[in-house]
Amino acid sequence: MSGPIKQLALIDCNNFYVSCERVFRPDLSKQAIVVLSNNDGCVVSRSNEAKALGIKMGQPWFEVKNLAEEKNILALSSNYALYADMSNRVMRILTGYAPEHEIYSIDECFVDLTGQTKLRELSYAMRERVIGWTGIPVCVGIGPTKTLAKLANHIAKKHPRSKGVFNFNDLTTEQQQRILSRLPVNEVWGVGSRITARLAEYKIHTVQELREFHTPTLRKEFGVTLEKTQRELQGTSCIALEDIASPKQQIICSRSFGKNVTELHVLQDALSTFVATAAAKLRSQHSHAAMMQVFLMTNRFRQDLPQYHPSWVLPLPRPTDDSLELNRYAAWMAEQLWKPGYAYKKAGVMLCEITQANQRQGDLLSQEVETKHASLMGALDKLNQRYGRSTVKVSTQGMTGGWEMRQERKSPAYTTDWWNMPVV
DNA sequence: TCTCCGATTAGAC
DNA sequence: CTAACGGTCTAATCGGAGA
Repeated sequence: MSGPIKQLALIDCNNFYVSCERVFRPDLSKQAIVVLSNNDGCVVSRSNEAKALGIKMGQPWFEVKNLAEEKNILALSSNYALYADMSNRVMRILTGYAPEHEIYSIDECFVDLTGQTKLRELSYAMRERVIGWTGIPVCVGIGPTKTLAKLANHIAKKHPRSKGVFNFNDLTTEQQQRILSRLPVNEVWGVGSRITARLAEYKIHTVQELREFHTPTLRKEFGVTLEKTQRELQGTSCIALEDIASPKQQIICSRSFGKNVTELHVLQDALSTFVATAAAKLRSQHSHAAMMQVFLMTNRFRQDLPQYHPSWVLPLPRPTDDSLELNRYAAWMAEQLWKPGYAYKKAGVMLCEITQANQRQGDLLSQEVETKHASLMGALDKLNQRYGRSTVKVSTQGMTGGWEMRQERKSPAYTTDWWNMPVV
């Protein structure tokens, strides 16, 4: 059953959001840059120069701001339309290398290269092709399992001598042990800060120590997930390559507001925008939701202000994907939840109990109405896809304003907005 | 005592 | 124009309610 050792590659883009920005601003290639999360809240991508200056991943922008000005670090608001577009270009290239692949995230892709000849040359060629055709630098890590491929990628990124490619399968047992003994255990996929702290109590600090730890104890104290991780580190595949993306089990759209919201109708306006986005996602995967939740939040970092984090879960009379119907429920829930005297900082909508549209039982009486709604929503999605989301909106969506997120440092939509194309 | 289910935890990016 | 800390998603596990 066990054939030749798997050659599973993980290709990961370097500092992805920053690299996307640089593609259209080559003059920034040496400049320290960070990209901020929504609402210009936290640092979510850093150039190597910014890392060297001590900027931490996830750090709140207001904490970094002074240092950034002092050291001339350029901060940009995130431009997701640009990143999604660049991601598609990169993924199209990578998935062309093998039918067995998994797009794991916006900047990572697993590709099964088992059976391909001249792996080393192939890996370098892949890397060169992505850089040449898209301008995005990537590193290639290869291993027998996903977890080891990830680790190999980490090594490729960190060690300049690897020139961006590292194959764990090329190591002897002794070399494997030596290299894993030097890697801290928190570099392992699935081992975050909490587990790292608890592992330290068992004197597990390095990847090698986790790899050779007594399995039954590990299982008992840390659960199945970490046991699987251990097996993966030992070379036994426990996490399958997921070729086809499974439909979402829940769809959330939430946002922090640029300024505090105190009025119910502003809240409802924001929520109708979230509903529109969530329902469009639902329809794009041909699903219906049978449950919707709305939640409101005050600013949890302002302990000097009164706190209130209500939410309402509404079972729907029947599964639906209709923005208008969902929007009525959301507005009603907001009304139930809203109380005066609070400064709301964030709100959101969650769709759950999701089923595929085709396996939903039809209701003869309402079939005609349903068909009408379906074609209306279909037309709406097509227009918004072609001419930009929010070409066609639902009822009061976006009428009041006053809640939009802060994005004071956004670059132009180079690839997706014709009018912002730089003149060559 | 068992089972179910919602809430919580942990992690990824 | 002013305080200021992101958004989505999954799986596993916990713990209380009800059978």
